[in-house]
Amino acid sequence: MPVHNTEIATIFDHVADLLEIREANRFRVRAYRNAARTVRDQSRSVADMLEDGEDLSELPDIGEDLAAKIAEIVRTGSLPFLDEISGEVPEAIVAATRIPGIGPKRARALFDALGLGSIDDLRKAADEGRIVEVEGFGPKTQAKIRDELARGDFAEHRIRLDIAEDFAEPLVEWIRQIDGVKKAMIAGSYRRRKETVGDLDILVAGEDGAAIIDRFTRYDEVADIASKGKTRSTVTLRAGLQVDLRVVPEASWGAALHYFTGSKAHNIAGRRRAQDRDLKLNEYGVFDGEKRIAGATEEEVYDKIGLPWIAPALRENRGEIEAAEEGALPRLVALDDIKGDLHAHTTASDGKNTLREMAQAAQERGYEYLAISDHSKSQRVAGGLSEDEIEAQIDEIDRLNEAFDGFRLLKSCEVDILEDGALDFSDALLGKLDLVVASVHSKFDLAEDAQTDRIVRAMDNPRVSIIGHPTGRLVGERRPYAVDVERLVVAARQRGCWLELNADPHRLDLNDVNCRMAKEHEVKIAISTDAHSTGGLGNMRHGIDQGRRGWLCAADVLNTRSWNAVSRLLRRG
DNA sequence: GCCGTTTTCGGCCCGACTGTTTTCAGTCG
Repeated sequence: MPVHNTEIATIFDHVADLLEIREANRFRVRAYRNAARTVRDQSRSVADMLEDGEDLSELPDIGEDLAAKIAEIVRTGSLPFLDEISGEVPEAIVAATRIPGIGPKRARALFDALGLGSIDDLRKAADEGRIVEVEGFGPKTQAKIRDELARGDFAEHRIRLDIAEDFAEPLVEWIRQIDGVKKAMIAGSYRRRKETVGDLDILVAGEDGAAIIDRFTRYDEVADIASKGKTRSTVTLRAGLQVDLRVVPEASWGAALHYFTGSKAHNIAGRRRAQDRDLKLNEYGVFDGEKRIAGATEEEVYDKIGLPWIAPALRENRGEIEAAEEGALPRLVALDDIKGDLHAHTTASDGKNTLREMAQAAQERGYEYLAISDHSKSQRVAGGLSEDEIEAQIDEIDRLNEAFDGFRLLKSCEVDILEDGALDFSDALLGKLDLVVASVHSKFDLAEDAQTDRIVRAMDNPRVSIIGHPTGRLVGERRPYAVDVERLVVAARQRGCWLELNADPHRLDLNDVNCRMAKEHEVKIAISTDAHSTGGLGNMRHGIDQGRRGWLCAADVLNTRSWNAVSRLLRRG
């Protein structure tokens, strides 16, 4: 059973949690967290890297010790060191640190002082008013613990970016109207266009922070005010979304935007660079001693630490700083580069609009082409088409195309990959299409080898152009089916087949890390909306956001090309 | 536990806010 990067990272994070509670050296704790991050962010499986004889200690933040521990995990599936220390710290203390405002020190203090053994014990202690008896704890903390435990679920919940937009955009517009607000912008993972956000980080330029924050906390949808100071405030909206507001003087706008956009790892790397240059970087600017030498714009902040401006989508400390240093930052793909959409449905299967309506909507977007890829016959619940119905659709597309000027509908289908890797339509029919998208819609529970073999077998069919939503995951709802994405990428490269980045914000499949892996293997990506309505074509921007996070340039994306160029790339041996 | 053209020890990002305290530790981002 291959050990996945995420399993190794989870073990290291767990070690860090436990060490922190045991009050181990905080830099040692950080080392485990950094290592977890490094492993999680690798586009390749570190188990495979080990097998290939690579030296893991060459990875950032992985030294001799942690490389050996990774090898141990890969070999045995577990880490004895974790078992050793987990025996000494009750899991309940780790769980208690997830209560906002309770960290490792205070959780440990509570459990020790009151002799607690479980979260239930903690709940009882809070209900019975025993928390206040512990030194350093008062009535507010006790009430907070009671409230949080009563609500039950204090696991981190992130919401999809497109949903966050519905709350964020009206809120930031409203903030811009507040007296004294000169600029307002949403930073954080929202600005980095991560597929989900845990909270909203809003930055404001203005002088009278206290007044602005006071007004902010009286926004209509604010349900709870967690903190409220002169420069920052944290509230929770009725919808459960946490919002952090930060107010800075205009002269610090760029430095604050940089700081508040993150990621944390990118910021830390930037501050180290500042230190190396005997400068200090914080949210107010870049400082040489007491003197601020930059801060108004992000460009000048980066310039003072010896770097060109870096696009927010790349700020994850996944090599963007090194790339910037070498002048090798990618010119990321943009929405304007897109010339067409290679995956869409109509009323013929489970779409909401007709061929003609979809074609018109695509033309209004300025596209040169739109591929109609309705479902195949096995997809009964999604109104999959029979071979005869596809034949009829081919004729109708031919007729419609005669009337178009500078635009064409492409004959396609989203053919099901059956359990054994065979396709749901005959080769003869598939041969009549301009392109074929092949997707998995059933048997998600196959073992990894079987699932991967299945998809590779589908790629063996030279009529298959693109694998649709290659991992089947639904953001926040359904984990990817067990599949070795690297094997898919390599197989696609060998066969001249390409992979989809499904732009539907529920899917965003491939994810950012996998997109980057595909790019590194020179496998082109089709950013496709899988639109089931004319409005669905508008999801292209979400795919672009995700592709940018995966370092994709226009050249890495199939549908930044005219149809002639795309069709040449789709032609297989 | 990691890291290094100030290397094999002594550093390790920086600041705001809260609750509990009387000057600050803990937590958070």
